[in-house]
Amino acid sequence: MAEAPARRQTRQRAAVAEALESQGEFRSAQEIFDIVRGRGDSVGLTTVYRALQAMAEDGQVDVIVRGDGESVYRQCSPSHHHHLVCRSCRSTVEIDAPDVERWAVDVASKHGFRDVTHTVEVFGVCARCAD
Amino acid sequence: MAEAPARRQTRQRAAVAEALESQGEFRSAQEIFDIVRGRGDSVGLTTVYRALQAMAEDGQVDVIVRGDGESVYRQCSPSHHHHLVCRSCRSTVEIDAPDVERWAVDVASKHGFRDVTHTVEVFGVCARCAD
DNA sequence: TTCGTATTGACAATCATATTCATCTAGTGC
DNA sequence: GCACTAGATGAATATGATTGTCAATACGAA
Repeated sequence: MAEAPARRQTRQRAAVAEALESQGEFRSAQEIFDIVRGRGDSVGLTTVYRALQAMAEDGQVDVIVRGDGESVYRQCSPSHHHHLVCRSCRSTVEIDAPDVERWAVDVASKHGFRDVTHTVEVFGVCARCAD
Repeated sequence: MAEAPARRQTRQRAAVAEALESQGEFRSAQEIFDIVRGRGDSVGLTTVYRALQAMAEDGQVDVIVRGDGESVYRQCSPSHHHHLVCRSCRSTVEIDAPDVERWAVDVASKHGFRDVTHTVEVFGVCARCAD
């Protein structure tokens, strides 16, 4: 049904991808922009936004929309999973929840809903930050 | 530990509350503003934002941050629950998920996280919109 | 190498929400 | 009823993230 989007490989996209890889946690577009700039690469802010969106569409990175409306990105394993995120230091644990997946589909179809998606994020304070 | 925030009852807050009540589904601040205005009440947009935030803080309304970063509000039952929302018409079903609650706390504490909160929203297309 | 098209990036525009600040008013005490 | 004061209002302005514009550029197929 869909055709190949045909993404071209460019210096800028590579720089954004590297910046994401170097960070273990969720980062905002602005932060990625700063990281790329800090490495000496010259990439426009607009381009960073577009690259991140493209990567998110392609499933190469995960996105979380924070409570304040800012989107944050992170390089993740390709399989479907959710996140346990520290509110303080942002360290992130990928979590698997097959039961929750099943529950989401079940409860949705029970109410006649199709084409189901879901968002599940768990926030807390990690052991290190709790001290 | 916390003291009474001492919210005053005003014409404007009442208007916002009524507008929310009249709508069954999630509405944005702008939409609430338009509804209130449409009823002939004169309320500033800033006030609508502040009223909605206050009501959300007090637990009188539920908030969902949509993918595009816009916050939407809805009058809900006071107990903790989640939502099954139609992507097309926005009709909403409140859903209970004790298992998911438990899972969230479990998985978090297993990784040493404390003070756990979570977001769980399920989206789909309702039976009526699927036709 | 050539060419068509995707990509880039500086800048302006948009959009939701926050802040400011002068004015107003709900609720309290008299 | 009346004055008083902290919370509430709202018009205007600011902010901050994200998107749109469009001419210049560069990837990659031929």
